Amino acid sequence: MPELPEVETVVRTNRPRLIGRRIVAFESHWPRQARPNPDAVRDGIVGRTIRNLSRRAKWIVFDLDDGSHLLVHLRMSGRFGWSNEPEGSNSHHIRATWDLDNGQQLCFHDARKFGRIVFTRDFNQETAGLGVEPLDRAFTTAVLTNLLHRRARRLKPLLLDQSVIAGLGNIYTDEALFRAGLHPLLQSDRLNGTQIASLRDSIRHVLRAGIRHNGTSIDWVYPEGQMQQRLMVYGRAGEPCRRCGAPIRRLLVGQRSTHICPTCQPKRSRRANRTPSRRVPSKV
DNA sequence: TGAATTGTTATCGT
DNA sequence: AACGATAACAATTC
Repeated sequence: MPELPEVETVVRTNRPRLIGRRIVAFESHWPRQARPNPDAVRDGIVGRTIRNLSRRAKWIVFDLDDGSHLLVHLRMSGRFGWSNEPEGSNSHHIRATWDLDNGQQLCFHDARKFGRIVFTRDFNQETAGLGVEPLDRAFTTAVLTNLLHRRARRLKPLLLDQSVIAGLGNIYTDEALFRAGLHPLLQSDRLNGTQIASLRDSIRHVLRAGIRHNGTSIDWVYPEGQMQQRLMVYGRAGEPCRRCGAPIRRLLVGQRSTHICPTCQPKRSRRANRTPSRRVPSKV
Protein backbone atom coordinates (compact mmCIF):
# COMPACT_ATOMS: atom_id res chain seq x y z
CA MET A 1 0.00 0.00 0.00
CA PRO A 2 2.74 2.44 -0.83
CA GLU A 3 1.61 6.06 -0.59
CA LEU A 4 3.63 9.21 -1.15
CA PRO A 5 6.13 8.71 1.71
CA GLU A 6 6.77 5.07 0.82
CA VAL A 7 7.27 5.88 -2.86
CA GLU A 8 9.56 8.76 -1.93
CA THR A 9 11.60 6.36 0.22
CA VAL A 10 11.87 3.87 -2.65
CA VAL A 11 13.04 6.66 -4.96
CA ARG A 12 15.66 7.92 -2.51
CA THR A 13 17.09 4.49 -1.74
CA ASN A 14 17.30 3.40 -5.38
CA ARG A 15 18.33 6.69 -6.97
CA PRO A 16 22.11 6.29 -6.43
CA ARG A 17 22.13 2.88 -8.10
CA LEU A 18 20.17 4.04 -11.14
CA ILE A 19 21.34 7.53 -12.05
CA GLY A 20 23.84 7.45 -14.90
CA ARG A 21 23.24 3.78 -15.68
CA ARG A 22 22.30 2.63 -19.15
CA ILE A 23 19.50 0.10 -19.56
CA VAL A 24 20.70 -2.84 -21.65
CA ALA A 25 17.67 -5.14 -21.38
CA PHE A 26 14.08 -5.17 -20.17
CA GLU A 27 11.82 -8.12 -19.67
CA SER A 28 8.19 -8.25 -18.61
CA HIS A 29 6.60 -11.42 -17.26
CA TRP A 30 3.12 -9.96 -16.83
CA PRO A 31 2.37 -8.28 -20.14
CA ARG A 32 -0.82 -6.45 -19.15
CA GLN A 33 0.90 -4.25 -16.60
CA ALA A 34 3.31 -2.77 -19.17
CA ARG A 35 1.85 0.17 -21.11
CA PRO A 36 1.29 0.57 -23.96
CA ASN A 37 2.72 -2.98 -24.16
CA PRO A 38 5.93 -4.79 -23.18
CA ASP A 39 7.56 -4.42 -26.61
CA ALA A 40 6.96 -0.68 -26.69
CA VAL A 41 8.44 -0.34 -23.21
CA ARG A 42 11.48 -2.39 -24.15
CA ASP A 43 12.02 -0.57 -27.43
CA GLY A 44 11.65 2.77 -25.70
CA ILE A 45 14.06 2.23 -22.82
CA VAL A 46 16.76 -0.21 -23.96
CA GLY A 47 19.89 1.73 -24.85
CA ARG A 48 18.76 4.78 -22.88
CA THR A 49 20.67 6.21 -19.95
CA ILE A 50 18.81 7.14 -16.75
CA ARG A 51 19.28 10.85 -16.12
CA ASN A 52 17.32 11.01 -12.88
CA LEU A 53 14.94 9.10 -10.64
CA SER A 54 12.17 11.12 -9.02
CA ARG A 55 8.57 10.97 -7.87
CA ARG A 56 5.29 12.48 -9.05
CA ALA A 57 2.31 11.60 -6.85
CA LYS A 58 2.71 7.86 -6.23
CA TRP A 59 4.57 7.34 -9.51
CA ILE A 60 8.27 6.54 -9.67
CA VAL A 61 9.71 8.53 -12.59
CA PHE A 62 12.74 7.53 -14.67
CA ASP A 63 14.06 10.48 -16.72
CA LEU A 64 15.72 9.02 -19.82
CA ASP A 65 18.42 10.72 -21.86
CA ASP A 66 16.26 11.27 -24.95
CA GLY A 67 13.53 13.10 -23.03
CA SER A 68 11.23 10.11 -22.71
CA HIS A 69 10.10 8.75 -19.35
CA LEU A 70 9.42 5.46 -17.68
CA LEU A 71 6.78 5.57 -14.95
CA VAL A 72 6.28 2.82 -12.38
CA HIS A 73 3.28 2.64 -10.03
CA LEU A 74 3.57 0.19 -7.12
CA ARG A 75 -0.18 0.11 -6.40
CA MET A 76 -0.89 -2.38 -3.62
CA SER A 77 2.04 -4.75 -3.57
CA GLY A 78 4.75 -3.54 -5.93
CA ARG A 79 8.34 -3.15 -4.75
CA PHE A 80 11.84 -2.85 -6.15
CA GLY A 81 14.61 -5.33 -5.48
CA TRP A 82 18.06 -6.12 -6.82
CA SER A 83 19.01 -9.54 -8.07
CA ASN A 84 22.34 -9.51 -6.22
CA GLU A 85 20.64 -9.00 -2.87
CA PRO A 86 19.38 -11.98 -0.89
CA GLU A 87 15.81 -10.68 -0.73
CA GLY A 88 15.93 -9.17 -4.18
CA SER A 89 15.51 -12.03 -6.57
CA ASN A 90 14.40 -15.13 -4.71
CA SER A 91 10.73 -14.30 -4.91
CA HIS A 92 8.56 -15.94 -7.49
CA HIS A 93 6.61 -12.69 -7.79
CA ILE A 94 9.08 -10.93 -10.08
CA ARG A 95 7.02 -9.33 -12.87
CA ALA A 96 9.72 -7.38 -14.69
CA THR A 97 13.49 -6.92 -14.77
CA TRP A 98 15.85 -4.20 -15.96
CA ASP A 99 19.47 -5.14 -16.81
CA LEU A 100 21.92 -2.28 -16.37
CA ASP A 101 25.26 -1.62 -18.04
CA ASN A 102 27.16 -2.42 -14.84
CA GLY A 103 25.79 -5.95 -14.67
CA GLN A 104 23.23 -5.18 -11.98
CA GLN A 105 19.60 -6.12 -12.38
CA LEU A 106 16.62 -4.20 -10.98
CA CYS A 107 13.60 -6.41 -10.24
CA PHE A 108 9.96 -5.41 -9.98
CA HIS A 109 8.17 -7.62 -7.46
CA ASP A 110 4.40 -7.46 -7.44
CA ALA A 111 2.47 -10.25 -5.77
CA ARG A 112 -0.96 -8.89 -6.69
CA LYS A 113 0.01 -7.79 -10.21
CA PHE A 114 -1.77 -4.43 -9.85
CA GLY A 115 1.36 -2.38 -10.50
CA ARG A 116 1.92 -0.38 -13.68
CA ILE A 117 4.96 0.14 -15.90
CA VAL A 118 4.41 2.94 -18.41
CA PHE A 119 6.69 4.23 -21.13
CA THR A 120 5.88 7.68 -22.50
CA ARG A 121 7.43 10.28 -24.77
CA ASP A 122 5.06 12.91 -23.37
CA PHE A 123 5.45 13.08 -19.63
CA ASN A 124 3.24 16.15 -19.25
CA GLN A 125 0.36 14.56 -21.05
CA GLU A 126 0.76 11.29 -19.18
CA THR A 127 0.59 13.04 -15.80
CA ALA A 128 -1.86 15.77 -16.75
CA GLY A 129 -4.65 14.27 -14.70
CA LEU A 130 -2.76 14.37 -11.42
CA GLY A 131 -3.58 16.96 -8.79
CA VAL A 132 -1.28 19.21 -6.80
CA GLU A 133 1.77 17.84 -5.00
CA PRO A 134 0.98 18.32 -1.31
CA LEU A 135 4.61 18.99 -0.39
CA ASP A 136 5.09 21.61 -3.12
CA ARG A 137 5.22 25.31 -2.33
CA ALA A 138 2.22 25.58 -4.64
CA PHE A 139 0.09 23.72 -2.10
CA THR A 140 -0.99 26.80 -0.20
CA THR A 141 -3.99 27.29 2.04
CA ALA A 142 -5.52 29.42 -0.70
CA VAL A 143 -5.11 26.61 -3.24
CA LEU A 144 -6.60 24.06 -0.85
CA THR A 145 -9.48 26.41 -0.10
CA ASN A 146 -10.28 26.55 -3.78
CA LEU A 147 -10.02 22.76 -4.15
CA LEU A 148 -12.38 22.21 -1.21
CA HIS A 149 -14.89 24.94 -1.88
CA ARG A 150 -15.41 24.40 -5.60
CA ARG A 151 -17.04 21.04 -4.89
CA ALA A 152 -19.27 19.55 -2.25
CA ARG A 153 -17.78 16.19 -1.36
CA ARG A 154 -17.07 14.25 1.78
CA LEU A 155 -13.61 15.09 3.02
CA LYS A 156 -12.07 11.65 2.99
CA PRO A 157 -12.89 10.51 -0.57
CA LEU A 158 -11.90 13.97 -1.78
CA LEU A 159 -8.47 13.72 -0.16
CA LEU A 160 -8.00 10.26 -1.66
CA ASP A 161 -8.82 11.57 -5.15
CA GLN A 162 -5.49 11.69 -7.01
CA SER A 163 -6.80 14.22 -9.50
CA VAL A 164 -7.29 16.73 -6.66
CA ILE A 165 -4.33 16.13 -4.35
CA ALA A 166 -1.76 13.62 -5.58
CA GLY A 167 -0.10 11.19 -3.22
CA LEU A 168 -2.38 10.64 -0.25
CA GLY A 169 -3.65 7.12 0.44
CA ASN A 170 -5.76 5.60 3.17
CA ILE A 171 -3.17 5.77 5.94
CA TYR A 172 -2.00 9.36 5.61
CA THR A 173 -5.50 10.65 4.87
CA ASP A 174 -6.76 9.24 8.18
CA GLU A 175 -3.71 10.59 9.99
CA ALA A 176 -4.06 14.06 8.46
CA LEU A 177 -7.77 14.27 9.30
CA PHE A 178 -7.06 13.24 12.88
CA ARG A 179 -4.30 15.82 13.24
CA ALA A 180 -6.61 18.50 11.87
CA GLY A 181 -9.42 17.39 14.17
CA LEU A 182 -11.77 16.93 11.23
CA HIS A 183 -14.36 14.21 10.73
CA PRO A 184 -13.97 12.33 7.40
CA LEU A 185 -17.64 12.82 6.51
CA LEU A 186 -17.54 16.64 6.70
CA GLN A 187 -18.55 18.36 3.45
CA SER A 188 -15.62 19.98 1.73
CA ASP A 189 -17.45 23.24 1.01
CA ARG A 190 -18.41 23.75 4.65
CA LEU A 191 -14.90 24.11 6.10
CA ASN A 192 -13.87 27.49 7.43
CA GLY A 193 -10.50 29.16 6.98
CA THR A 194 -9.08 27.92 10.26
CA GLN A 195 -10.02 24.34 9.48
CA ILE A 196 -8.54 24.50 5.98
CA ALA A 197 -5.27 25.99 7.20
CA SER A 198 -5.09 23.24 9.81
CA LEU A 199 -5.83 20.55 7.23
CA ARG A 200 -3.17 21.87 4.89
CA ASP A 201 -0.57 21.92 7.64
CA SER A 202 -1.64 18.48 8.88
CA ILE A 203 -1.36 16.88 5.44
CA ARG A 204 2.17 18.22 5.05
CA HIS A 205 3.11 17.27 8.59
CA VAL A 206 2.05 13.62 8.36
CA LEU A 207 3.62 13.18 4.92
CA ARG A 208 6.92 14.66 6.10
CA ALA A 209 6.82 12.48 9.21
CA GLY A 210 6.19 9.47 6.98
CA ILE A 211 9.19 10.28 4.80
CA ARG A 212 11.39 10.99 7.83
CA HIS A 213 10.64 7.50 9.15
CA ASN A 214 10.97 5.76 5.78
CA GLY A 215 7.26 5.08 5.43
CA THR A 216 4.78 2.80 7.16
CA SER A 217 5.20 -0.98 7.41
CA ILE A 218 2.00 -2.69 8.39
CA ASP A 219 2.35 -5.98 6.52
CA TRP A 220 4.64 -8.03 4.29
CA VAL A 221 4.26 -5.61 1.36
CA TYR A 222 6.56 -2.86 2.56
CA PRO A 223 8.98 -3.92 5.30
CA GLU A 224 11.48 -1.08 5.59
CA GLY A 225 9.60 1.69 7.43
CA GLN A 226 9.19 2.75 11.05
CA MET A 227 6.25 5.15 10.76
CA GLN A 228 3.75 2.50 11.89
CA GLN A 229 4.87 3.05 15.48
CA ARG A 230 3.78 6.68 15.32
CA LEU A 231 0.35 6.35 13.73
CA MET A 232 -2.38 8.05 15.75
CA VAL A 233 -5.48 6.37 14.32
CA TYR A 234 -4.81 4.11 11.30
CA GLY A 235 -5.12 0.45 12.26
CA ARG A 236 -5.74 1.34 15.92
CA ALA A 237 -9.46 0.55 16.21
CA GLY A 238 -10.36 -0.13 19.84
CA GLU A 239 -7.05 1.22 21.14
CA PRO A 240 -7.01 4.42 23.20
CA CYS A 241 -6.54 7.72 21.40
CA ARG A 242 -3.01 8.97 22.03
CA ARG A 243 -4.39 12.45 22.62
CA CYS A 244 -7.55 11.96 24.71
CA GLY A 245 -7.78 8.26 25.58
CA ALA A 246 -11.10 7.57 23.92
CA PRO A 247 -11.21 4.31 21.94
CA ILE A 248 -10.38 4.75 18.24
CA ARG A 249 -13.29 3.83 16.02
CA ARG A 250 -13.24 2.16 12.60
CA LEU A 251 -15.89 3.05 10.06
CA LEU A 252 -16.46 2.63 6.35
CA VAL A 253 -16.38 5.70 4.12
CA GLY A 254 -16.70 5.11 0.42
CA GLN A 255 -15.97 1.40 0.86
CA ARG A 256 -12.71 2.29 2.61
CA SER A 257 -11.81 1.51 6.19
CA THR A 258 -11.52 4.78 8.04
CA HIS A 259 -10.15 5.40 11.52
CA ILE A 260 -11.15 8.28 13.75
CA CYS A 261 -11.11 9.43 17.34
CA PRO A 262 -14.77 10.23 18.01
CA THR A 263 -13.94 13.01 20.46
CA CYS A 264 -10.97 14.62 18.70
CA GLN A 265 -12.82 14.53 15.34
CA PRO A 266 -16.42 15.51 16.15
CA LYS A 267 -18.92 15.37 13.32
CA ARG A 268 -20.07 18.89 14.15
CA SER A 269 -18.11 21.54 15.94
CA ARG A 270 -18.41 21.31 19.70
CA ARG A 271 -18.86 24.84 20.89
CA ALA A 272 -19.77 27.00 17.95
CA ASN A 273 -23.35 27.58 16.85
CA ARG A 274 -24.97 25.23 19.28
CA THR A 275 -28.49 26.16 20.15
CA PRO A 276 -28.81 25.61 23.89
CA SER A 277 -31.32 22.94 24.71
CA ARG A 278 -32.69 25.08 27.48
CA ARG A 279 -32.84 28.78 27.32
CA VAL A 280 -32.10 30.83 30.37
CA PRO A 281 -35.53 31.98 31.45
CA SER A 282 -35.89 35.59 30.59
CA LYS A 283 -37.29 38.02 32.96
CA VAL A 284 -40.87 38.92 32.55
C1' DT B 1 -12.70 -20.50 3.11
C1' DG B 2 -13.61 -16.04 2.43
C1' DA B 3 -12.78 -11.51 4.23
C1' DA B 4 -9.62 -7.84 3.73
C1' DT B 5 -6.68 -5.10 1.14
C1' DT B 6 -5.93 -0.45 -2.70
C1' DG B 7 -6.13 3.01 -6.53
C1' DT B 8 -8.51 3.54 -10.66
C1' DT B 9 -12.32 3.31 -13.66
C1' DA B 10 -16.87 2.24 -15.14
C1' DT B 11 -21.46 2.85 -14.01
C1' DC B 12 -25.41 4.50 -11.36
C1' DG B 13 -28.17 8.21 -9.53
C1' DT B 14 -29.60 12.80 -8.74
C1' DA C 1 -25.35 17.48 -18.33
C1' DA C 2 -22.47 17.48 -14.70
C1' DC C 3 -21.21 16.04 -10.64
C1' DG C 4 -20.94 12.96 -6.63
C1' DA C 5 -21.46 8.38 -4.88
C1' DT C 6 -20.92 3.64 -5.44
C1' DA C 7 -19.67 -0.84 -7.44
C1' DA C 8 -16.42 -3.46 -9.82
C1' DC C 9 -11.90 -4.93 -10.68
C1' DA C 10 -7.09 -6.41 -10.66
C1' DA C 11 -4.94 -11.02 -7.45
C1' DT C 12 -3.11 -12.53 -3.32
C1' DT C 13 -2.44 -13.39 1.76
C1' DC C 14 -3.65 -15.24 6.13
